[in-house]
Amino acid sequence: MTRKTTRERILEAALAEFDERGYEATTVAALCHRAGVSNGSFFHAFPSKEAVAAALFLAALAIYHEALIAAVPSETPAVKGVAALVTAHVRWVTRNRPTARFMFLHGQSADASVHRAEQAAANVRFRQGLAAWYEPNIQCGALLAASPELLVSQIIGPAQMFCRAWLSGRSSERPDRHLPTLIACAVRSVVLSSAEPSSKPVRQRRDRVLSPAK
Amino acid sequence: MTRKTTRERILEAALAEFDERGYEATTVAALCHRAGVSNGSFFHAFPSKEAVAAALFLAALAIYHEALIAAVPSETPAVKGVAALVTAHVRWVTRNRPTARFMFLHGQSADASVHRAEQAAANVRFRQGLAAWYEPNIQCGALLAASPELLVSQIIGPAQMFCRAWLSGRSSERPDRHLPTLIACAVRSVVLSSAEPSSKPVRQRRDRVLSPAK
DNA sequence: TAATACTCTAGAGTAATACTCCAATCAGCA
DNA sequence: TGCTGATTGGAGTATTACTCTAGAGTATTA
Repeated sequence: MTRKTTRERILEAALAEFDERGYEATTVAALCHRAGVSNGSFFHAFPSKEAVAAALFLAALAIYHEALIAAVPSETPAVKGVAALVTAHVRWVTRNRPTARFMFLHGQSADASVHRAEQAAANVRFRQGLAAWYEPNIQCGALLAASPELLVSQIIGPAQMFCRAWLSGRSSERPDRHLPTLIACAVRSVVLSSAEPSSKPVRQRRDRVLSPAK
Repeated sequence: MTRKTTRERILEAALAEFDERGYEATTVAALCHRAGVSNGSFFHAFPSKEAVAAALFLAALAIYHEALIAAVPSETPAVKGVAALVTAHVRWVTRNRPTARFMFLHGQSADASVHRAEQAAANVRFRQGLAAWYEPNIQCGALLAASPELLVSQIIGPAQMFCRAWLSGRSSERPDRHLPTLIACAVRSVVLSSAEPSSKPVRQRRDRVLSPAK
């Protein structure tokens, strides 16, 4: 009967309930019922309802980050990398709709102190994971020399915004339909070389563009 | 003493409390106390705590939309328009931090049925307001021919994502510092013409481009 | 001015619900 | 078997969004 651990069953139930009714509207009682777990067990496994949301959020974030990092191995050229990142984002969102909904729509609001530290750590790991790809490309002049924050925003910002509209139900246009456009725009936005079929690493000095080579 | 109406005082107090503690964490009692209003008055002015959030959200959205629409009068050329939109977004966010925080971070989560209809209407108005600018530019080939949703995502998506990081406290980099980069990227992303110094707005008639002239 | 109709204010009361507490049960181990 | 710590169950508590009813303005008509 108990194939999965209590924590897992609660997390599973929580994802479904949060997705259907929203965080606030779901009661702990409903969570317990759906997970087939008693009140006592619930509060033994998690200190609070919010902690469930936080755990769910961090787990989702980790998987999402991993998917993006995996899309750009360190040797990937600029154009291919940008395309891969945009594709990975859109793919992940469309294939994990409930999780993405929770993460991008409800996730931000339920940010207690628990979250913060771990989320910050996750973000650092994420940027470090991407650094192996973008740093060489920035240094050879193929990619826009901007701070990691800004670079990531430029690459997946539009896809992110478009996906958000779809996730929230505001728009019914599936993001993956527009993947080619999203990729083309992202490439134009941050890939610099005027003509770079097979990116030849050009020695270039970074000029006065912030980010003092962290 | 009571210069402002009860509703206004409640909305004001709500913005501050939501910004400091978050939607859930703020109690109606705290709201009443801060607004100097009794419980009875509160529920006379609003049917529920959520309705306060919804009203706040819609008001903020209207002001934000207006700021963006005002940035691009119908004759504005493509490059200038894109720059103006990005600038308007960043300006509005940095100058209305609490409101922006609520709107972009907490706003989505508290979406009941009330919201939905009005928000959809607001979005339609927004797109129509922008149409006067982008339609001519698309037709004369200066702007990427994408759906309004996609176009808007491309233009302010990166700025949006970057601002979100700042609003949530994840990043401490002020978005307005990076305005030039944000603008340059957005322009490269959606402005097509190979060389268009001072775009001549070409007389054109709207044909089959949605929006049946409401 | 007086009566009336209506809106707004007030705060005690109610129902729902996140969370607590402790006794009962189970799993592993001597 | 008996012991120990982890897990479970569910009744109990405190908080809180919301209701209800009565009273205080306020404008309108006679």
